[in-house]
Amino acid sequence: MTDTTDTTETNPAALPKAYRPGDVENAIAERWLAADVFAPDGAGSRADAGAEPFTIIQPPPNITGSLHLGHAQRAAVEDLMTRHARMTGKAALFLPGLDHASIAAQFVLDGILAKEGLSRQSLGRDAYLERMQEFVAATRAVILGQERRLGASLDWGRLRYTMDDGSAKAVRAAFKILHDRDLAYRTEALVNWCPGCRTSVSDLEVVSTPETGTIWSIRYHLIDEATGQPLTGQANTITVATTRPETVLGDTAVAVHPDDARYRALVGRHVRIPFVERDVPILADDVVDAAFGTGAVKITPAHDHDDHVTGLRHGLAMPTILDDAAAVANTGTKYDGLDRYAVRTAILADLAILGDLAGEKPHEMVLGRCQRSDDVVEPRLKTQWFIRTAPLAAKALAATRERRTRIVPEQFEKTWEHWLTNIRDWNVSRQLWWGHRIPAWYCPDGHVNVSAEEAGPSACDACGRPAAELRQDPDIFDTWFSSGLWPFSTLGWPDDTADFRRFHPTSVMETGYDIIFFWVARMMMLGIELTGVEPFHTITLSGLIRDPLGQKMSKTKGNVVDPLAVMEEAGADALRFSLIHGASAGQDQRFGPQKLELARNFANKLWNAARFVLGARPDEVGPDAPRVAPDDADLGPAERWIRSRAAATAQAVDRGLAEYQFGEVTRALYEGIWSEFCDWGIELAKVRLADDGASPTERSATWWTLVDALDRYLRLLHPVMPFVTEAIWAALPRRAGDPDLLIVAAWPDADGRDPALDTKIGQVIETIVAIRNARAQADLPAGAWLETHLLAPGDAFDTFEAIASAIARLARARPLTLHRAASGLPRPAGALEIVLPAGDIEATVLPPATSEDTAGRDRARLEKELVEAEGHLEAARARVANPSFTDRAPPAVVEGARTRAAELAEQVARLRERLGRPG
RNA sequence: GGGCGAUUGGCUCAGUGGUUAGAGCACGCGGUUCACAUCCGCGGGGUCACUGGUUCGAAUCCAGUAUCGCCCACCA
Repeated sequence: MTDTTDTTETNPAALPKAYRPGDVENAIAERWLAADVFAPDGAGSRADAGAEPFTIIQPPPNITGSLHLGHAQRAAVEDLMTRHARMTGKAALFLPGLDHASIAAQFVLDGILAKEGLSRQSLGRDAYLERMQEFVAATRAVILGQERRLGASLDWGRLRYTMDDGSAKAVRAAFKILHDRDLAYRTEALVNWCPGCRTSVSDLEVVSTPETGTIWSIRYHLIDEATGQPLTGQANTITVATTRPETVLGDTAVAVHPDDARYRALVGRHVRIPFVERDVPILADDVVDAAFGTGAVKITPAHDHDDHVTGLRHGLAMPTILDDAAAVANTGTKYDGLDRYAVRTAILADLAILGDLAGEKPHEMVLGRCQRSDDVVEPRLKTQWFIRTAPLAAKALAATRERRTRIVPEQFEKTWEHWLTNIRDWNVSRQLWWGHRIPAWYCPDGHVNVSAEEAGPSACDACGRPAAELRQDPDIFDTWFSSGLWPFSTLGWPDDTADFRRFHPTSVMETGYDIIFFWVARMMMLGIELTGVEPFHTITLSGLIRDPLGQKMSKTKGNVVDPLAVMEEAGADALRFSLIHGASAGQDQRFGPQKLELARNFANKLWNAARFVLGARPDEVGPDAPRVAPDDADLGPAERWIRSRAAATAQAVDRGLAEYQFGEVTRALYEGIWSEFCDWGIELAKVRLADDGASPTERSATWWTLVDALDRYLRLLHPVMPFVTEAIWAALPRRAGDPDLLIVAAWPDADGRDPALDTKIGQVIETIVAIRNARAQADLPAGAWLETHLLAPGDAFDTFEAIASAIARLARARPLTLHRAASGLPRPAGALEIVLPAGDIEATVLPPATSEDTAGRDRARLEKELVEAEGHLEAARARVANPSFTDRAPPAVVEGARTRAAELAEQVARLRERLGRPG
């Protein structure tokens, strides 16, 4: 390790003056890699073989592109949990991975090929797959580089890919098991066909889009039962309504409701379907809504879900009239070969010529479109593989209902329940090339062989025909099938590996709520069925990142933010902080430059605070002095306060982490580090550090207190902002037993050993703020040192006296005189009068020269304070005078209200007195 | 048609029964003292969407309404 941070170790004060995130982050990234600290069993790991495992499951990014802010958020949150677990001594495993993204990848590659004048079909399967391998080899490097840059502490040695050999083996094994248990079956069914992607897609990949279409009325002519010929004239027709006239060619029946008097006489008769000249029956079926349209429905069993069911019920023929490209085919009409929409237009025109187009009107309808290509999906009859989901879903539901797996936030449990309760079987066959081939082989006699062996079966199980005569299913699996095995396939399943035994079931699965069904539910269903145990204990679902206007980020909208550019500008730490800070469980968040700026400024603030602390080392502490815990006796009230506030922050951070409320974690840290440690802790400490009157041990104690607090804040912040904390920590003196790197240092405890909050410092702060306020309101020069008198009665006096010089400095009060009794407080005419709400504390500030102006402003301020205080007092008195409150509220609350009423009364009395109207 | 979520200062958001509802940004005033102008100090700004209920007490719990957003859903 020969990077720049090493030099700062021997010379703590040498943190560079300017905070440059890029430099810091590059240097630190190298140190982590060199130290091998990311792997739970790496050389630099603190966890031994007996350490409690903590495994986090991240959604492997699609290999097709580069990462966007949503990925960055995923990684930031997951890495936060990983780093925290690591610091608490667990064997933390954050496993990196990539998803081959079958359909998405093909969609992208097809687009690239189209620009070259090529196509999937023109290349052929082998050449196409070769091309795909080249493509993903390039994108792979980009994605992994982005994750590294972000500081994700992924165990790179365990990098996995859904198309690697391990995944392939898991896919085969999983399918074999499911088939053996009758949970995977092959059948002819109506599937969702995307003509653009030339494949079937699952129900989840069909997006319902409302559109205003047209509903046409078409007359079908009744057949003369005697002659077998169609009758002419409108009286001898039945009118059906349809939004898809082209499907006329596939009609095999007309249905009416059995109770519909209008059509009762027609049931059992036949009509002739035009163009195909097919005679089909009119039948009665309950599914028909007599009130809708004409009350008569054309039935196209091969191209409509309802009609398919109706067709099965009545044993109707199911002619398929669309080919893979959704062109009309096999109808024996002149329409064959034409696109479905061209046929629609032609048929409407031809029906009009025949005089059988009875009408048309606009119609609000819902069209299913392909999630990937946006093509209108066609229902089509296909023989494909399905996963029987009901039994799997039942087990997944049982796992969440019995709390073996917890969903955070809970609101998603309802969605989860609803979907898994109403789940339909999962069509896993895809007529694509990029993915795992379905391990099913068919023999000429129709026997189906499913094999987990890479080479397939050696002979047909049923009839013994040799392998050479068997034909493997040309289809591949839905990409989510392999993703669904991710938590355990990455750990070695189906083999009983050491990793699988140690890290499965996993601890936390984190992802965006948008893939709860696609991915999370499938992992649960498959995981429980295949491994016998739910694959994770906790599911945490995050919201989505939106642009500043609240719109979803998408490439087509052009509002996608590249995380690399953001990190270039503000640093990975700032990006991570802003993504986590803005998040609230399960809620979407808008991301804009302001949030990033907040985070960047915070990192800069921390950097400078650290520079101060390092540079403030008193001479009596040598540059290489071993870290010592300051003697409690040498601590002043400010030091005790600093320590207690750091402990309070640790508690708040622990609470936030335990509840997966990561936004609370960053809020606690921001507040604790900036508003408490920097604004008051350091400012109060400065005085004693520079005070020649303080003893060397006192000065040392103050400095070590700052170092301790800073050390604690750095540990607490490390999971959120790993780089800057690591860099600063490297410059701090180590405690005995500390490792070289913060990433493997111990998480700070937040137990009760730290002194409770010193409320007297709270009063000191309030006093300083009140004096500053009065001076600013009176428009006195901010920098002027003004004679100030402070009344601090009772036990507050000692505290005030102990840090009087700090008060003087922070309130620009010089000379500052403390008084124990009100009688001692001088109140010359024109002095600013300050009355604190509690503790009987008062102050007077003597301006250099009183003026009408100054006196008037001060009086106006007091008047305003009086009005406010009187208002509060009235409310407080009404409260404590209410017997139902005093009887029913908890005693502590009642006591607090009484104290408050008394304090307000006191404040009001004093303010009145200052204003010259006592009573 | 079901379900879920949101509605808090100009903007972005915290805050799930207990004193006087907070933060950052923006805004106004003032600051070049040796950590930081990516900063420091002070200030203005909110009937917590609406209505009703529960409660000693409601931004917070319940019911309803409105607006916005999301998810699920095979009526031609």
